[in-house]
Amino acid sequence: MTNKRKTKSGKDSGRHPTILDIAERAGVAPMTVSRVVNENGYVSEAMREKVQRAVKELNYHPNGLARSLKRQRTHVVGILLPDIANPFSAQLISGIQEILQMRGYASFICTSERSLEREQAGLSALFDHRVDGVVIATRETPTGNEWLSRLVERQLPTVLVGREFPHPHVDRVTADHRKGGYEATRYLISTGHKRIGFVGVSRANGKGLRRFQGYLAALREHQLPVEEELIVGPDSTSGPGYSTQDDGYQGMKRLLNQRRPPTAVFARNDFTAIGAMCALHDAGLSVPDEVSVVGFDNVPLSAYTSPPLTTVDQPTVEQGRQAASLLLERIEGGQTRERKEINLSCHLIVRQSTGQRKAARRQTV
Amino acid sequence: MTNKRKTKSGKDSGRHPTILDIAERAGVAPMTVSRVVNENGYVSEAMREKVQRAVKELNYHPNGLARSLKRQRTHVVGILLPDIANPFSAQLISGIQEILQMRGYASFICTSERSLEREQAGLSALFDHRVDGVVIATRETPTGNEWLSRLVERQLPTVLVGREFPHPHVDRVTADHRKGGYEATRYLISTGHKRIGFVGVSRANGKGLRRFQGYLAALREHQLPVEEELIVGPDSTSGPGYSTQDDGYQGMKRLLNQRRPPTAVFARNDFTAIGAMCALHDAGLSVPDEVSVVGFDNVPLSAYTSPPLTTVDQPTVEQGRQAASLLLERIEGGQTRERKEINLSCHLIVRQSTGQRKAARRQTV
DNA sequence: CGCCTGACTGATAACGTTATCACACAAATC
DNA sequence: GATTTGTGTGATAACGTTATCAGTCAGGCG
Repeated sequence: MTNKRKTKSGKDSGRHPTILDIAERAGVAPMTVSRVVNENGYVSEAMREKVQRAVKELNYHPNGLARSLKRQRTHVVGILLPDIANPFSAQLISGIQEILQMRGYASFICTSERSLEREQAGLSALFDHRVDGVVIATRETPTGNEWLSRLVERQLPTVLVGREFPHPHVDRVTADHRKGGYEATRYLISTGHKRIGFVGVSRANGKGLRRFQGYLAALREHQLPVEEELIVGPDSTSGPGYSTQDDGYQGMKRLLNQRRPPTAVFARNDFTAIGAMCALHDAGLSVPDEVSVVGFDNVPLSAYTSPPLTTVDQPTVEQGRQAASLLLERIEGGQTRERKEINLSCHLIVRQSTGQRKAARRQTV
Repeated sequence: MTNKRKTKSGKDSGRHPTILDIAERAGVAPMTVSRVVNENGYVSEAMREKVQRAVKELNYHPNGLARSLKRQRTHVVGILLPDIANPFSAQLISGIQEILQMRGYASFICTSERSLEREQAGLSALFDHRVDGVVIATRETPTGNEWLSRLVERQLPTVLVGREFPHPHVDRVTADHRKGGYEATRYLISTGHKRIGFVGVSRANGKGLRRFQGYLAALREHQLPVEEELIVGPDSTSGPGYSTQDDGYQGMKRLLNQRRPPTAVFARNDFTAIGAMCALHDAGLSVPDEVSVVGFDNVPLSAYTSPPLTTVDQPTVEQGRQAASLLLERIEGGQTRERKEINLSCHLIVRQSTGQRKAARRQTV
């Protein structure tokens, strides 16, 4: 009784106290403690107070592992992303967590870092820890899809972001990149450009890139030739990944070295666009007077480049919100529901990196 | 026997198979399955094969919850970050995961999104799920520290990044921001600048910002006055947060509106610097001819701005690696070890946003 | 008075693993 | 032949919860 900080057991600050420790200290049954902690079932006021005091005194935190094991629900959802450095990822997470938090779910984020191996390891970790569902936003790959099948077969609620996988139990949220790419390209055409380059796509993954398809469609529709030499991207092996400032810079350099460089370029994303603008700057060419540049994604920074970047806005946070909502529907409502697909629209934001095509620059170089 | 896909039990693709299902199908005891799955203890070749076949056939994945509960180890570490949009966060994660992955640990990332409430919720979630340890990289706050105390008292292995908390069981990794700030400022002084602004610090949190202290120290050391009006930052209430492009833009505007604007500015971070450059550009001022700008962090993008940004490099990935290593030492070696503090050095990267101070611009407005 | 209902409490048995002990058998050792 | 050693296998009891069932005790009702 003389020592206030230590209990008689003497291991006060040692291992975690369990529900039994609380029960003992409060002089009640473990079940009663459980009821108080979870606020369900009948508990008399007197008991409740005794228990709550003990909880405070021992600084008790319920063991989530045991709870989840027993309840067969973790109240955790997994988020699988290609990469965390990307503002896209950040905004998506933000949207997802906004919804999850309201509904009492935590999230477990894994990144594939562009490696299939790590993607699988991540997915496996999520699965092993029995998350209640997953949001997957990595790029599509054959092996990835195979893995996905197995998860889905296990009835794991799944929502995909920006990726296709037709299965009655898998929802999908995406933005209409194709239309966005189309609009951007059409805008360049409408301002007089006829030679429009695309920076940031490699031969290998152009097929799966919807914004690129939009670019192609716009050219075709306006009877402009698709010239292979105007399409430049990272040199193969960088995997199913993104495209960065550096790819933009290198790509633009290559375009400028050609006999007839383009008067406008559509960059795969804003970072690629920034790299391209940097290359133009280094080459002494003015944006937009001599070359117009369009990006994609409308990252926060794009409004602050010089000149501010014309780009395509993609409602990323909203995609996150929608994905989370759909996932919770599946988790709490069961897998019986019809598959849903949400396609949000992108829209062009015209800033100052694009302009009317001027008289061709002196071809005499 | 006619139906190949469904087992006789008929609930093949239903709930998760357990170790008992495998044991039954392979005709062995659960314990033997456990031994095969975990590759420990003696198991004969024949048994091993039977079990492995059953594992494949039923697509068995051990339940991580049960395993962690029993083993009293989750092999998961928590990472608490202020924000995910930041390249700093991304690089830190990358470094942490590089090490963790090698050692067979997964990670659980939480973000505080600059809200104390969410920071605590995140920490709580990590704690409840009994992560084996945490890396904390959020900004220091009094309430945060109080929470931290409780975790540490519970013997949770903890490593802090860039944040102070003197406790014998808590390691710390950081970069020498103060020195970095000092070097950057000294460099500006050495190129002839005498009125050097600081963008991105609010009166409230300047105290805790080491790079800012470095700035102050350099001024003092060179007998330059610290002028309050040259120090601008986000207007208070934005919390214990960062500073963004927008703060940089607004801050720079305010500096330019003064009677005697600075000839050089040191921005709290690269994004702030980019915002500041944008404001200068809008005002028709040339960087670096009329105003020099220095950033901090050396984010990948900083090499691609126009002009490329002079900045201070902070070895972020390495901080992640070190933090992870220290944490694993604590997790696997116990809490007895001496507290370690690792202080990595920053260094100035001179690009093209800074230059010799030119003759004062025409004072005649 | 007997019976029911509602408020409250506790014992018991899971959830899916694995540590530990116990046993069985063969080969090697004394 | 008895003991040890090494290899292989299984039964049992946890890990920390909570769902479920089985009470107990008032008080209200017929």
